[in-house]
Amino acid sequence: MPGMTVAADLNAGQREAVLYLDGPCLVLAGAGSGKTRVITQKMAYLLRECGYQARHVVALTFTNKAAREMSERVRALVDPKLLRGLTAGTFHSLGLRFLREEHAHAGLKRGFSILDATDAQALIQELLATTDRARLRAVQQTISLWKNALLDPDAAAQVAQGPDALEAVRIYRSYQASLRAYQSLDFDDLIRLPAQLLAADEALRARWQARVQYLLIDEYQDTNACQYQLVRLLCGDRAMFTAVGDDDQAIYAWRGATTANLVQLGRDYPALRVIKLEQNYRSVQHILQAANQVIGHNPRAFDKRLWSDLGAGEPIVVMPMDSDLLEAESIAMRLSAARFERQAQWKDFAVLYRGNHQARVVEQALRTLRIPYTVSGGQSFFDKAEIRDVLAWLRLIANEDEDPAFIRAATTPRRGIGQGTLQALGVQAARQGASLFSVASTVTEAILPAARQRQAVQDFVHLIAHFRARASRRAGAPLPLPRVPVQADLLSSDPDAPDGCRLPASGAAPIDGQGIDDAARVLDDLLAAMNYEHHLHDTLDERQAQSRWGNVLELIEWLKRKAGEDDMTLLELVQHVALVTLLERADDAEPDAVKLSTLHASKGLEYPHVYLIGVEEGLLPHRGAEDDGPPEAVVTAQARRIEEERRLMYVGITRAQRTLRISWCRKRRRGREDIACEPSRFIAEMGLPAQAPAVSGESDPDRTLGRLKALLRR
DNA sequence: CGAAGAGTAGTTTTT
DNA sequence: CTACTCTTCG
Repeated sequence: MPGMTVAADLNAGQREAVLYLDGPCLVLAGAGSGKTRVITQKMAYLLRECGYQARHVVALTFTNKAAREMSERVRALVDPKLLRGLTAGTFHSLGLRFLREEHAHAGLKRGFSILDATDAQALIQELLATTDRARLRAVQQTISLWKNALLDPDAAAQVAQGPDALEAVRIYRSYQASLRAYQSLDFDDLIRLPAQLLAADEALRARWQARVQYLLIDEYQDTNACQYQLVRLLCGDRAMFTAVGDDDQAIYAWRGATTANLVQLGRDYPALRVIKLEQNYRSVQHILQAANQVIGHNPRAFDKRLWSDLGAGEPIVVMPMDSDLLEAESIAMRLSAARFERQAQWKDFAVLYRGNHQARVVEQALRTLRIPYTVSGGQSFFDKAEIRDVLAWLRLIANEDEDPAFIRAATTPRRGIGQGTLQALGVQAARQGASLFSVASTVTEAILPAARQRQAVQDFVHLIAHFRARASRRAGAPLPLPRVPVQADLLSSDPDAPDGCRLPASGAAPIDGQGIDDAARVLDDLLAAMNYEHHLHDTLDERQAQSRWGNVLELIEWLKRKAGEDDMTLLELVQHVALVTLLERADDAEPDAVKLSTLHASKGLEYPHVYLIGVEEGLLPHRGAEDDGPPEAVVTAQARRIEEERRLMYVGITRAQRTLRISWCRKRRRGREDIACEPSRFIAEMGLPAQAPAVSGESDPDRTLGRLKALLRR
């Protein structure tokens, strides 16, 4: 019986969190205390027993993967019929959905684009006219932080101090102007803009508040000012929401997130009910003890003490290593041995580290021993050059004003359009205040004297126009339907848009079915017209060309599947792709492989056996730049950074269910030379009893090396 | 215009 | 050590 299963096997705190519906609710859920369970059970409770319709329930997460997991778990609990129209997605995807429907309010055309971090960086680089990588990153980050703090360029100018900050303001201004000209948004805009529009427009707010009747927010400690505003505006005075978070796991301050939002929630909603979950169902006591010890060194707004009844477990092992190379080799061997000894599977093991680059050495060692592994948090599938090449074409088709896409698509593969041509087009575009594409489509002899260049440009424009016509037949062109209040809904994949902006039921049907086939055909023809496979074989050796072409085909297959599944148009698809990371496709096959992951990417996951590597001063905690920021703020800023690093350590420790091995290196190769390292202060903070001498010789470098070499010879 | 070569800089975490 | 950028040559 439905009524029996909800909350049946929950502990007291979890049950209270699920059943509490009298007002706003904050669940402080320690690591491994079942927070996802609370959220999914609460969704089930709302839908099955409280009469909430799915389209009125919105659940927000920070990653696509978390959103997917949430949907899956709810699907297992609730009759699919009751789930139609449910929103379970990231903040960014909700923002995108909002803007798709309300684009007119934002002064955007329907086919606006989204620039990912790489595109945005390229744009800023152009505006900054520098090759200084560090400066570039600094400016991009500064602008992003301003945006997330809801500061426009004028407001930023008020707070900016020093020449660097003033220059950043200048860049911010022209960056925004460029985005507007390209009819493009960056990631931050996807949240900032909806928040701004909702704050400014009462009717809009009322409409969305009627739509969002219950809001659930996961990882609440990672919200920034912007996201908090959005939450407040969506909830309104009714304040029906549940926020779940853990201030000890806040590791995104560098992205503008602030745990102050946890405290602020109590001030903004005095009726807030706070529920703590302190029983851990994940880890043995040795591990929890160490975690509690470490995090105890941080000042905390909410004191929690995790406990578990899973038994003491094995002690944590701390291993000094002579170098990062030996560390990797030792772990590879240790993994082989442990898998055998414990009769475990590869996927029961994870190697966690602070920075992506640390994965390289480990990968090498695992490959040598033929240990299967997967890396998460590294370069995204969508960051690969070949993928970006193809997507540039799609983006240009969706939004011809997006100059970055124009530049990339026009020049790859090579089709006679080079620097000179682009520059001439660019000069003219700047003069007219028009996009490159619009200049290109009306190109004259005055702009491009050489007939060959003109021809190349015209050919390209025709190609794009051809595909645009085909792709937008369903996407944008008026259908023979009665006008509907909000046109964007023709594009919506949500069959249960709120009343008032929904298609007449009779109107939605005709485009079904047909769309699948068309999107697929357009994609195939586009790929052929690009001549991309030929281009790959031309510029690369056979091996690389094969592998890249494989990636392209995978992308195309994925797009086709997506177009079919969600009945999306090509244009929607292209927008959607900008938000999807490699996490989304990691589920295709869950192979039996060791997991390599950054600490950040490991949040929310758990493994029976965890290796936490590179636990050294300078790496974890990572050495921060002591010389930036106003002097008087440095001391506190520095302390905050250490606290965040400590939470990162805490997150790492609490990923482990049964065993945890921590290692640090006496020296580490960095660039061209070795640098000496010391163990992280966090190791001492764990308060472990003196270590027994290491077993089976893996701390003895000579023996380790000898064994490895013996293995390699075979 | 584009491809091949030499030189140079780079390492935090991500939606 | 590698990946990318800038330069030079065809």
